[in-house]
Amino acid sequence: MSELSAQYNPKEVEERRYKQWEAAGTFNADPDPSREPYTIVIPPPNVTGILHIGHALNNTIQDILIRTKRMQGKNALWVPGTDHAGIATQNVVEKKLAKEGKKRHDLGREAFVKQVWEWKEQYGNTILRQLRSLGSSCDWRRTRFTMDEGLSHAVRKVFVKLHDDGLIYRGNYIINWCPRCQTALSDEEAPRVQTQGKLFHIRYPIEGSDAHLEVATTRPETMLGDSAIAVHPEDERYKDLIGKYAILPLVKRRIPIIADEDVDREFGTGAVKVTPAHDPVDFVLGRRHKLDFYNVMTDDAHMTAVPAAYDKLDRFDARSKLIRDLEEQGFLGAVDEHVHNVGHCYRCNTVVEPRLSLQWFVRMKPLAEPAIQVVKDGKLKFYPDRWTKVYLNWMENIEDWCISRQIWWGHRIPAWYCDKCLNLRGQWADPTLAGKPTGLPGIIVSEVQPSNCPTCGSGVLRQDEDVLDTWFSSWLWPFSTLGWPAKTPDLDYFYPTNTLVTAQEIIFFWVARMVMAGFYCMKETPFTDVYIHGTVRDITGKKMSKSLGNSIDPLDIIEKVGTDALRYTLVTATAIGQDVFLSDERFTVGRNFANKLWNATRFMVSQPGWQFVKNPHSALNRDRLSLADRWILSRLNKTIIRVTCAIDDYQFNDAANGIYDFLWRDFCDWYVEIAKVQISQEKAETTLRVLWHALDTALRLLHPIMPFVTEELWQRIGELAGRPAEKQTIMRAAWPKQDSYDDDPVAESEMDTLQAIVSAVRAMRSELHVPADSRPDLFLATPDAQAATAASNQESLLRALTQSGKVHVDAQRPKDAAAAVVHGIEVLLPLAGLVDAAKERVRLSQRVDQLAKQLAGTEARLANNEFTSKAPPEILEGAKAQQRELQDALKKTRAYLATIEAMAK
RNA sequence: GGGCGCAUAGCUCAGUUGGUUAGAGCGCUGCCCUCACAUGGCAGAGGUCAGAGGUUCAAGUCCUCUUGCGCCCACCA
Repeated sequence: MSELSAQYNPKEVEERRYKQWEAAGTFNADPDPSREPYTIVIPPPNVTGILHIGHALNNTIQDILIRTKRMQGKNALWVPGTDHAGIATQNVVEKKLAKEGKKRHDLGREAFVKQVWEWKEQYGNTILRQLRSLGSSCDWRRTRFTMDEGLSHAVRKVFVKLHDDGLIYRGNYIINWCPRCQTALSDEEAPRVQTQGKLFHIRYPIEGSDAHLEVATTRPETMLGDSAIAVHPEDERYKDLIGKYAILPLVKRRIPIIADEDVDREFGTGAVKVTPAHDPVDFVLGRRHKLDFYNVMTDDAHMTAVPAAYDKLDRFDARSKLIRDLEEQGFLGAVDEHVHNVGHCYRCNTVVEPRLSLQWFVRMKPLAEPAIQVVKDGKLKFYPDRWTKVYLNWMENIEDWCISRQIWWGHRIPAWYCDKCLNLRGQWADPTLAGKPTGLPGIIVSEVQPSNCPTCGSGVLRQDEDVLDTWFSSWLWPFSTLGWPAKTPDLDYFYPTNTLVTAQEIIFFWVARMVMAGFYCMKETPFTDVYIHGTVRDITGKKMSKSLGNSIDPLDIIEKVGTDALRYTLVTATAIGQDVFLSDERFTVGRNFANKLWNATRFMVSQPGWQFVKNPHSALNRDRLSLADRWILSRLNKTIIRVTCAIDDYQFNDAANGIYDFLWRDFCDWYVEIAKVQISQEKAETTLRVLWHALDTALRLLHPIMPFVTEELWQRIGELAGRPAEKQTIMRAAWPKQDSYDDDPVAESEMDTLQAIVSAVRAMRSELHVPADSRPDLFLATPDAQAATAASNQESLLRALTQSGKVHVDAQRPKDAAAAVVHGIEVLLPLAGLVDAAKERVRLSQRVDQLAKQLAGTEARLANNEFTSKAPPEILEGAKAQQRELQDALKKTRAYLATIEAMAK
């Protein structure tokens, strides 16, 4: 084993180990009634995706859970896959076409979709490869894609079921329209962004008078589609005008002045222009007051059906020109700066246009009911809990979901039209049709293509041109990936899944909708726990994103420091639900940790004498254990508990810290150093056993967080133990169990004293500049016989750890010595020739001051009757013990100070 | 307009139910290349826990308010 290099090389190990795992089928899980399942479905990354730091965090957490549960004996399944990401993917391919000077319409639908599939085959697996380099232990045999035949079938099935249940309808509504993507968007897909705009005041002349009515608008271009002006019915300023008509400037259309209670008297002028085809509020007004609907924009947001001067102008050019014209003609009033929230396309960031169009919707209220109840019943829990409120708030105020998209890449809506029958029904464009259920003659909704119109028998049917919102397939993911709608053994065994790990951004898009679909299709929650991790931000607090150029590329980090280091650092940075702030440098902590482990193992395996140790993994002979042996086992036991509980509670940072503290502080800093001494003292066999056991256990505890280095090292030490080859993967090793037999408070307390003595001596040597190569004798004095015995038992250890000559316990005290008092034990280093008395005097007097101050504090508390009468006994006892100890330490330290001062005279 | 989160060492952050002297990493200072590791070891400096009030024997931790940052939701055109 001496061939191990002094520095860990993660790259070689990680690539090799991952291949071995995957080839051996270690990630795979199949139904097994004898074992309990544990299931996670991956939030499917977009096929267009490349691994970013958010994926890295998200998937590291999932992998930690899966690996832990797998080691704990659960049948752990992690289902991977990708999302077809309708708009995003279409945009990518359209951009590619644009470089060739082509548009999708040049190709036609079929050829275009074919191109997208080709693109998907070529690039769509990039993200999955990258997830592998992250160490993700997914069952790759089960990789699914939202447009797989199986999942597409699930989509059609749900659509038809919703339709048959009266939960899907088609109608004319104002929806969010992205003029660039040229498609409808759901409300969630058009987030509002605070924008600095202008509020334009425009004067509308009143018919038959010289007066005018002033309205305020942020989108003056829509005035070309105005069909009324609305005021509040009780607004004194305008009461007389209600029922009269205004003349729409520039267009010269005669529009009524109407009264409606929804008008806010406080805002603007208190009079509002009504544009039913271009604003959701106005749309409602328009229907309520039976106004005309003027659609004045094309689908790419150019003006249409307007006076020639504005025809074909882009909406923003039209705005500028309108303002100029209004001003010239005296219709423009004040122009105020105005901050408002404007919807933007979540795919291309274009300002969305509220647009009246014919779309498909899902009625959400009925679906939301069980999804609300399950959370209120505590059967579905959010971690951290605060997201419960966010979820419920959205769920309880849910709006219908616009699911049709005017793009080509996606699941085509399984609805067919018989134009013959439809023509009898009139035009869909009639806004009064809005909200009417489908199921009208001439509309056939079906899982499979119908051959004839059931009403008239016509064989001429055309399928709806639109595709479904991407999330219409994602919301089925927890069961569609397991085979639904077929009743598969997988579905029966692995559903419902256990934990969903995701980011807050998609609680509404995805999490909430999955719960609804879970109940609708499976009558059961799709998962019981939702862990919401934080958003990864840079050190200035900005969200990391490619467009901001502030992102840390996880692949870059893997290249530089390795996957384990990346994972370790990500996890330590993520306190439950807190946002994660990262800088490049932080990853060196993870790298150093892996390297530390590597070297601790290197030390261990390089010890001679393993040939005498049979079965190091067999039970330890406890009679032979030294103080340090018992101590490290006790510490290990505590660490097992801490790490296990932390992972159970989704406190991954605490799990990481717990194992780090054990391995670095307890194991490397103390136990390994002590082991060197013990080995030299013919206690080699027991020491090697304890070393082996502690490291073996700790590696297993660390494995979910740092899978590669732990596998590598675990196998190395496994060779020492002659571990059977078939057990040679830590992935399937048993998760460490706590053993109360290892709890040893006596050893922990004695070790604590020993450590305090060692640190005190080192501190004295350091502060008093005792030369490194000198080995003065060490004197320990204590009135406590037990402590004295304990100290003498550790004589050789103390000598080695403190670089002392001889160690004298309760022997004659040296006349002139540097002194410290720890746990009631006087720790003395003779001054003769070594120590500068003046320095020691300063040091001691500082120490006296410090002790006196602490004592004063403790005594003040004890002098307080309220404290002594009300504090619980253990706290009171603690304070008293502290008082005694401080008094003792102070007395002894003062005595030495006096000695030194006497010497100085 | 509602709701949420954050504010602790120079920096980035832990601190789970209130309880002895508030921790870690990085950075900084001093000493050490000691035969696992300088990606390391030992020792050390550094904090009125954002501010004000309150509850309590006891508050970083609970309550109220204030300030500053960040986020989410909502049809003020």
